[in-house]
Amino acid sequence: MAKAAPASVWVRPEKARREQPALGRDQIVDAALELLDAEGLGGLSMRRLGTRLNAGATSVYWHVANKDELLELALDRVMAEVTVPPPDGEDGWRASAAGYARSLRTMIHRHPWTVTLFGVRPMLGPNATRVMDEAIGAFAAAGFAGLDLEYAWSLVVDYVIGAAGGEAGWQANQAGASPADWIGALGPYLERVGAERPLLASHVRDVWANETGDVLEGRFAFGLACVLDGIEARLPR
Amino acid sequence: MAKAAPASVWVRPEKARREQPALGRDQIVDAALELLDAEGLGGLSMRRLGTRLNAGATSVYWHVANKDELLELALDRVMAEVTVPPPDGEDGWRASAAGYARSLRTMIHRHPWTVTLFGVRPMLGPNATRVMDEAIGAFAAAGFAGLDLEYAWSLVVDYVIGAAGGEAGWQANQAGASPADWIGALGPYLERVGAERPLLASHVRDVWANETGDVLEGRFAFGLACVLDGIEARLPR
DNA sequence: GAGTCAATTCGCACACTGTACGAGTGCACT
DNA sequence: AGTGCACTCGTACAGTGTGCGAATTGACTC
Repeated sequence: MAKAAPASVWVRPEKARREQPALGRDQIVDAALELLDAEGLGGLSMRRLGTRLNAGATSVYWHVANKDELLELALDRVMAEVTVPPPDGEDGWRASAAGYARSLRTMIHRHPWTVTLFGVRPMLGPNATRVMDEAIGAFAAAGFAGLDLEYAWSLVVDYVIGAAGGEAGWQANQAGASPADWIGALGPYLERVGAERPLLASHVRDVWANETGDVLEGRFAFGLACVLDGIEARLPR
Repeated sequence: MAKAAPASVWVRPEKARREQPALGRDQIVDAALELLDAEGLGGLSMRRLGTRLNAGATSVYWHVANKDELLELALDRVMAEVTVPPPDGEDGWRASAAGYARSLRTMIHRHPWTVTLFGVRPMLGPNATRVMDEAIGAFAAAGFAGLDLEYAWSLVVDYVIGAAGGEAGWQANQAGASPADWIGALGPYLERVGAERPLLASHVRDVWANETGDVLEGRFAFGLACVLDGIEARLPR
């Protein structure tokens, strides 16, 4: 089965000097992120990652146990982009929470593939824990503690993940097709559905058919304001 | 390459009467749902689905174009479980929206695999459109219209998907391990992290370490109340 | 210099995936 | 009896994650 030994030294390629010093977790995660950001979760395969690193397909497995583990590393890496403004002053908590929410949202927009990964396993990396610590600090500054803090904090996180996840998932998988495009392409089917569901049909015509980035912004601003109002009304004391 | 023809009639099995009447979209989606509910997204492969139906591996492809299309069908099927109580009376919209939210949440709990699918492509099936129509009706009954209706409605949906998705994703992939178990298993690592992040550490000790179903309920009730309060404060007029 | 050892890389193999294609089957109709 | 349609399924192909064992390295000791 083995190939015949090379007939002469000249046949065999030269000693294959290692110009890349080695493989390391950081470079691996770097390359994985490039693939993920460019083509989404489906674009990352261990083989493609290997060739991208000028490495053999399975070389990565020395530095990383699993693909899952690699994704965990990538996820924590992008969590570094999330910031929580420190809560200064009286109502500082609200600006802090809002900044946190917006920062998390734009991070999800930058890396839509994260959506599928959130919540699937606990996020334990240094960046994730840093973000959690800071966020908890913001709500603690508002006066929350214990269960109430948990409730308030996770309300914000859940909403942001839901909202940004929807936005990101959409634009990631449809790759440039706007809702308006969809509605155009669906044509007759929507016509038929709309006949039975006039409310839905008119909503589609009024809102979705000319949805722009502004609508996304308005929607998130509205939602975030509602959420923060609700929390504010439940501040302790 | 082809097998030699059977030497005699007796060798060949009898005429293979078709005891199952045929394959149909409904049975296919039924079987797919069983696999999905039992083992999650990873548990559904076309081959396993085929054998489950006493059918060849690729027979499904006559009734369904893609695996994606199959998932779309499955997703719409479970959307049938979601109900929107009709908005009666003065403040009927609030009960209606709350019922919708709770119904959507329990459906996600029953079918955790849906979480990954939401928002990836537009949901156009009959059940999805029915739910949307009814939900829009509830918010319209509250007095909302146009963009405001869109904002209010999607706030509720986004929150529910975020919250229930987190709950479901967790318990689906960890299969029985509670957060407390995790914390126990992580032991020394958490010790080290906690040393640098005392706030986070105390929160973990106080809340997550003895998280029960009650906490999940309380959290969702809190979040939903905040969301609905926020919307109520922005009712038109 | 020669020899040894651990760290690192990588080729091969295995089981499994989605699905294109074409040959086959049975039923209803002419 | 023949023709065509609705349907099924075996085979094949490219691709996946990853276990395993052999090969290559660079740094160290004698």
